[in-house]
Amino acid sequence: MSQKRTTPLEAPSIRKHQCTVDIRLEKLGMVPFFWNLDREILQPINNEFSASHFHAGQPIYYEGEKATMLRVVVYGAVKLIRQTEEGKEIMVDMLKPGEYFGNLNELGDDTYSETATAQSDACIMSIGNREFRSLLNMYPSIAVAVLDVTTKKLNSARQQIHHLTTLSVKKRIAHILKELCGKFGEESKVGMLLQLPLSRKDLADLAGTSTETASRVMSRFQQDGLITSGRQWVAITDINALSEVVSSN
Amino acid sequence: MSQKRTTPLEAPSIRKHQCTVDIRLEKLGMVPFFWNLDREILQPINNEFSASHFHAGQPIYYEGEKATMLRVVVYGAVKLIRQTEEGKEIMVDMLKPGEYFGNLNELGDDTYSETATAQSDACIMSIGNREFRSLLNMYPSIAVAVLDVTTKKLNSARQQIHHLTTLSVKKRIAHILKELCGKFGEESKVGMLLQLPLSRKDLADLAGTSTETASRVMSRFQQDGLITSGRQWVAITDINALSEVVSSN
DNA sequence: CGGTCTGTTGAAGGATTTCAACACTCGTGG
DNA sequence: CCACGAGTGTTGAAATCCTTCAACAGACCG
Repeated sequence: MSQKRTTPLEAPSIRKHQCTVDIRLEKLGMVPFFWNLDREILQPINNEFSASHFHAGQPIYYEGEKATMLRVVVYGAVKLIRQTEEGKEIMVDMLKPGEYFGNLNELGDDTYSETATAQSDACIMSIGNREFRSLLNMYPSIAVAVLDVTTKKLNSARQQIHHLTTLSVKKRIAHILKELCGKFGEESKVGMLLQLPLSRKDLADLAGTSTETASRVMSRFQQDGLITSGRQWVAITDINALSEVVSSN
Repeated sequence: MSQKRTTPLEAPSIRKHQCTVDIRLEKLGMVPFFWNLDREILQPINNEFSASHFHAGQPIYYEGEKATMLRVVVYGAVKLIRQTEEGKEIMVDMLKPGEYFGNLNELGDDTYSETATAQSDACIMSIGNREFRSLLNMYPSIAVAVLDVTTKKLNSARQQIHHLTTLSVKKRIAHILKELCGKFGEESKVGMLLQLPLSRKDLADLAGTSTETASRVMSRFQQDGLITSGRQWVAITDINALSEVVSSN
């Protein structure tokens, strides 16, 4: 039985981050939207965006607000949260650099359907919907790239629905751990460490279950040697065994 | 207590449907992708598509097959089905004219993630992924239109996830009935009749529950006068009451 | 008019939630 | 540097929602 230890996560604000124009340009080129674009095209696009810094825990926008901006994570992690009717907060997604959030559509009466908060210190680039739409019309390759990213998100949302309707909690959590491992996993002494603060509540939200059930499942996984975990952190030690959990009996 | 009656659904094959070139052109212009396009542009686009007819129940493609085509429903209804690991079939979506399905992405090693079958007699237009990608690059406005449709689907998928993780079966079914009413509802003597064959199994699949539970919930709704229903058909008689069910205590 | 598919309902069993109490970790301030 | 307190994680037991199994009833098809 593996005992818990103090968090192995890197303190996110240790890495100093400065959004100079050059770094912004470089980051922008790394965003899937803007792959394959020449620097001469990237430059005017860059000018349309404005960058903002957020401290860990700071809100970026609120659910229900008028949705006027499209945003891209440049640095740090962003958490998307929805409210239930009873006012409980449910985490619905965790974003890492390169991912977009906010509102893509031309502004009408749309409002944000979730609250976004900086999970760690973060740098976010923003552009107005209208301005982004002109970019799309001006550079078809951007429109196609955005479509591809959106289609991928749609497919993964559909898979998640399928899992919610057909798999047990145990299998859903195993699958979510695998996904998070691919997205946030980094090699470390304790196995593939998920480089983000991740509580039992967060996992429970993603799996559509209660904190207690998530805790029980995680305890079991730890007993069986599939993971190592402590307060707000999880490391995967046996990803093949996790896969087996998902596809077993 | 309202008694069941024989189906009030229109037999789908009664309306005779002929896909002449002119009708194809007209239908194509009605697809959200191709709104706002001039007839001169529509003509060459039309030539890239080929139309096929399917009889009710006939499969269009199978889950796992190499995904080479993008398709659009011109006439009729299409049912998308996924398999569970144990081989049970789960209906995941019902499409009506104007909606797209199949694969949007450039063909790589992608396979269809669901099986598509014609729910009624149907006319489907198809285009190869590669050809569709050239259209996107050639006409940016199409790319933007496709992006908008996809974004809407994504938002609705996310809402569905939120419901699956936070609402009871009763509320989920009430919400699904409302959605279907907006999509397939037509005025009739028995109330807003959902113009498609819809079994308890179908509803159960959409709500992520069992046929029996769906049946119990529907019986209750019928008792309470919210719906009228029989074998493979449902009519909503009190949509406000359904809304209240979703948002109540 | 019989057979098959779909829908209904009851009862038992199971998975998950909820309530509750306690343990552990981490940051903060003495 | 240590101790405290708040937040987070764990675990047990009772309650609940839902599934599963089973039997039967009603609707549609030929």
